[in-house]
Amino acid sequence: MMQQKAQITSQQLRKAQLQVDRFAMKLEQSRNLENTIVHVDMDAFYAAVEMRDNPQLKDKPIAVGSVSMLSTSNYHARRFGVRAAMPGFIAKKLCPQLIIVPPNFDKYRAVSKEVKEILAEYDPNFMAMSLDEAYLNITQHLEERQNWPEDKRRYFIKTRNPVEIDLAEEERDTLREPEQPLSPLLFEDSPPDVQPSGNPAQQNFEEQNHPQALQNSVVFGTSAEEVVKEIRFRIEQKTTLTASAGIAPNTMLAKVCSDKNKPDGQYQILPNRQAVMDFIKDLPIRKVSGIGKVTEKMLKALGIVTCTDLYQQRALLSLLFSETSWQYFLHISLGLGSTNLERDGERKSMSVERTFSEISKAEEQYSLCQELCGELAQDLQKEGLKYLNILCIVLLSHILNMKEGF
DNA sequence: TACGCAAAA
DNA sequence: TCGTTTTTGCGTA
Repeated sequence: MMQQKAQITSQQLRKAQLQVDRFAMKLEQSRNLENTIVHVDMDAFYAAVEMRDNPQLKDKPIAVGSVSMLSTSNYHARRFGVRAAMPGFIAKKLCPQLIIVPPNFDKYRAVSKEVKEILAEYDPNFMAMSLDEAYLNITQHLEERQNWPEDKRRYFIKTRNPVEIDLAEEERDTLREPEQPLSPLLFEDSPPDVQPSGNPAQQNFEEQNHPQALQNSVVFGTSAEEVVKEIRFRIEQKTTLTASAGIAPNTMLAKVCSDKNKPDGQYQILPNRQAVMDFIKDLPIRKVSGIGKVTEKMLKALGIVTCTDLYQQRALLSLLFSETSWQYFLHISLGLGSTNLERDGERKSMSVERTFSEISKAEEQYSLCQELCGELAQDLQKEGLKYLNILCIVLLSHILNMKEGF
């Protein structure tokens, strides 16, 4: 094979540098720090719901999913290396005591709805990314909130019924088995309680004057941090589940932030350029939504691991990648991201698929196809047929063509 | 415009 | 860093 003459000359690099920097300058000038974006993420959502509704599962390693795929694991199970998007049978090897609970999507949808009702109060146009994740733009809310009286920011603490606690504990005691590990423990300690504890700004517990009425109430402040504490507080009161959150001037940063103090924590990047840059500096690019394992590998091959690396190699990247790609990279390396949440268009496609073993005769393949088509047709039916029906017809004709091939 | 690949949940 | 499923967006041809 002849060697590909794909050398990049220092000439080219210098030229690219100028071009990229001109673009970076533009981006910098249009940096927008006016918005307060929040990313809310329920902690180990499916697993948490299952544990809440079945105390037997408390303090046991559990995962929600099937033998072939897990969608979530609780923090107990994570200590064994059991994580979301891992096949159940692998997880069982890592943690033989793992309890795999089949998913109850209807239930998760119901809980998700409860959470969404709260979120909507802070941003009626919030964007739900899945059942357990959402972005909010609380800029407006913050504005209005500044002159809210304390009473409008006061919430009463619903303490758990002591009888319930007793029952739960009794149950736990009687069910306690000589459990425990004969399998690799990856982390010894329990999930960090990263609560920036102490008395959060204005957690006023009125005692003296109003012994009964106001005793168990909390007043939240008017800052973004307080708003998000309030949101998380309300979520926990309403659902007995905890959420983590990130606060930042754009969605890209907010998403990374929500992961920082997980579980049951929050983190804010203050809305000034320096704070953003400090946060970005050592951030591994892999943490950014949109950078997956393949992109990570490609960039790693160029010695790029952190956002600082990404910025430093911007000229080279502009020569190696497509325009959309290098501009996306540049956005990340400058800590830029989307500052508004609108647009939630209609669905663009619908599909069904199944993985099956290699041994599979032509006839079986055909009938499987037919089965999948049936399922897809049903899905289409459910969600208002509209023009999607046309797809169904196209699909059927495809199948007929396939049959010819067999 | 179809198709494959990457990514996210 | 495989394994599964669904949806989306990008790049290539």
